[in-house]
Amino acid sequence: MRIGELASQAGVSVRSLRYYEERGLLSSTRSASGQRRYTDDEVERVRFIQRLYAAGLSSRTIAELLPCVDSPSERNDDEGFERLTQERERIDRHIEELCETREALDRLIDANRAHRAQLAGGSPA
Amino acid sequence: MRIGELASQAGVSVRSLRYYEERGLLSSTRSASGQRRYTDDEVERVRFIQRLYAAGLSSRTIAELLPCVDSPSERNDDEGFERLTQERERIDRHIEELCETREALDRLIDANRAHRAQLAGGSPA
DNA sequence: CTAGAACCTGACATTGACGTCAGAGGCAAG
DNA sequence: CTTGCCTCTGACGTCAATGTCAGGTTCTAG
Repeated sequence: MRIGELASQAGVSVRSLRYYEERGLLSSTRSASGQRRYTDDEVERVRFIQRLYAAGLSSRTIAELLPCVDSPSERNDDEGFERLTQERERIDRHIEELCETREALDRLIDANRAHRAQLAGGSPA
Repeated sequence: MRIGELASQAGVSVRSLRYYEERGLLSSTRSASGQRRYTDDEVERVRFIQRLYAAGLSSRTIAELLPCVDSPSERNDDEGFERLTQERERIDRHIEELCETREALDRLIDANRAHRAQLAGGSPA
């Protein structure tokens, strides 16, 4: 499949795919004329990359742990494995923090709702 | 308290505090000579702003919902309240996604650990 | 009074993941 | 063979939060 097809299937821009390749996150074979060709598997790979971006990882970090994804057995890639566990912990802490923030917002929402209800009740219609 | 003091208490840079003021997230009184003065309350406010930044809100969005924080009763600020609930939902979805990503990483970690254990067992010492 | 720290404004620099444009070539349909 | 869409490389633009620097004022300690 060509780059436009992969882009639409994975839901990213063509620009992003070229950027991923530049950053070493994605590889492609080239046709005789130099156009990138991808296998169906790459769709999932791109979605996974997107997922990692959404979790706050940088392209550099993603590049470091992808070998661990591609060949968990090849050689025991200590660097990648370290990164993998580090990022797992980071995400864990981030979730914790987000939950606290969500609670703070919930309290604010409740407080505001109470005041609004009061106003509505105080001067109806 | 002056800006340097607030910065160190809240754990942010002086530059950031000036930026927050510029963006309407923080206000200050000025001394006769024009230096910013803050009350103790501002420490908590700055920490809360940081929390919102960490949750992925932009300064613009934060500015839109802060009125709702400052005066939940004043006038029923529909704009701010809307923003508040929107961001609450966004954070909720983000947490969901992060949890899924964490699970994906856990599976990867397990797979890698298994392979590493195998290697260790297969050729010991 | 004076040195040095802290403050002021204003402006330019940075970083990352892209968007966008230019100029050129590739490919399927008519 | 042409039309039109897709692709290529390379380069510059963007945006947001913040770093950093310059040139000047203010405050504090001795």
